[in-house]
Amino acid sequence: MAIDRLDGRIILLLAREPRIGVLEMSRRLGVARGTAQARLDRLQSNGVIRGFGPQVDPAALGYPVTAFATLEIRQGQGADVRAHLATVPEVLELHTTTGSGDMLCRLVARSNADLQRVIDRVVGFDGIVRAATAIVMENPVPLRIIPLVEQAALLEPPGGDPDGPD
Amino acid sequence: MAIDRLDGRIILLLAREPRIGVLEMSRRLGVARGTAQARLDRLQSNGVIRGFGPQVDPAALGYPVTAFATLEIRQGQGADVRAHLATVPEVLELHTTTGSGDMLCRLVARSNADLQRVIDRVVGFDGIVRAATAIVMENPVPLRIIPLVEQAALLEPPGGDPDGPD
DNA sequence: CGTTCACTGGGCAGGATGTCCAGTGACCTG
DNA sequence: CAGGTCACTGGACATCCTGCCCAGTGAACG
Repeated sequence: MAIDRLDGRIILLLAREPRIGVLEMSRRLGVARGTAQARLDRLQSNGVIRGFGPQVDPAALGYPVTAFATLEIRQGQGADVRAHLATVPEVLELHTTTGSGDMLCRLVARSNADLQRVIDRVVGFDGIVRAATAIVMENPVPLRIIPLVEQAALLEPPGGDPDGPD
Repeated sequence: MAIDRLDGRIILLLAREPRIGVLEMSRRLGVARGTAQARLDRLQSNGVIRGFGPQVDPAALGYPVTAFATLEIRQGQGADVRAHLATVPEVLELHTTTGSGDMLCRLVARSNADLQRVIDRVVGFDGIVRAATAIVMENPVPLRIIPLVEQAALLEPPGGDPDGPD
């Protein structure tokens, strides 16, 4: 479950050069190919690395506007609302949060005007009592995981690999 | 900029089987290898596909708690706050939103107790006037892009490739 | 009509992958 | 302390993919 330094270096390497092969990876890490292979397999079956899906930029698809909507849900309507939101392509993400009947969802739209349409579609559903929307203006810290990985790799294990990071 | 059906199918294929090669891809798509190669290159230099970084699960790293914090920032302190938050590994994402001096950030922590530590570290900074935190309980719709890609691929172009999706 | 562009289909050398294997050292356990 | 387990090494092999090149075709456009 916990990752050691070698695992951490593998993840960092993959984050920097995702298309790298196992052989090249083993060379950079200074370990045998089989080791790199095994570690990578383990990281994936562990669920630490969920996959290598393409990271698609909504803006490049024509959806440059991002917003977060806080939704207040009528008691007992949660499941219906979830199902409804799942059908809206512009809903990229949905969380239920503390605060009874509260949800938070990430939306994208083609423009500010289009955002109105998306919001109408999102909140135009019976179980939703109230909605508050915040439009994203800047994204100073894009979704990242590297710092966490580094911390986890240093925190958890005793050793794992002797020499410093590549 | 806009993507056509072939582009859409490429992205869907990559999302389903990220480790697929260009050759196999061209076979599935029913096009020549050079075509698949060229399309993929274009998607990447377009910025539609930003990369293929490993998708790391914070929970599997030992950070199973996710929360969203809304921060109110003192006027003129924005840059300082951004810089401060960027140094906190548990801050996975940061947005500035509408509402003067408002920010929204995504946090992770090792436990609810640990979340307190993280929040303290996050808000323990001068420019932050107020903070409201919502802990994530469920994630009915994990971050996704496929539905948007499908919509974009069908919306934008006339044609792009004759036969239906694989 | 000529040019440009995207796509096809083919070929080639170099390199990577998947898959074995035997040997070694660390660690745990009876 | 002996035996077993486990992770890692270093090497081997056939197969497959990659990057790169090329000639030819068909459609769109000026």
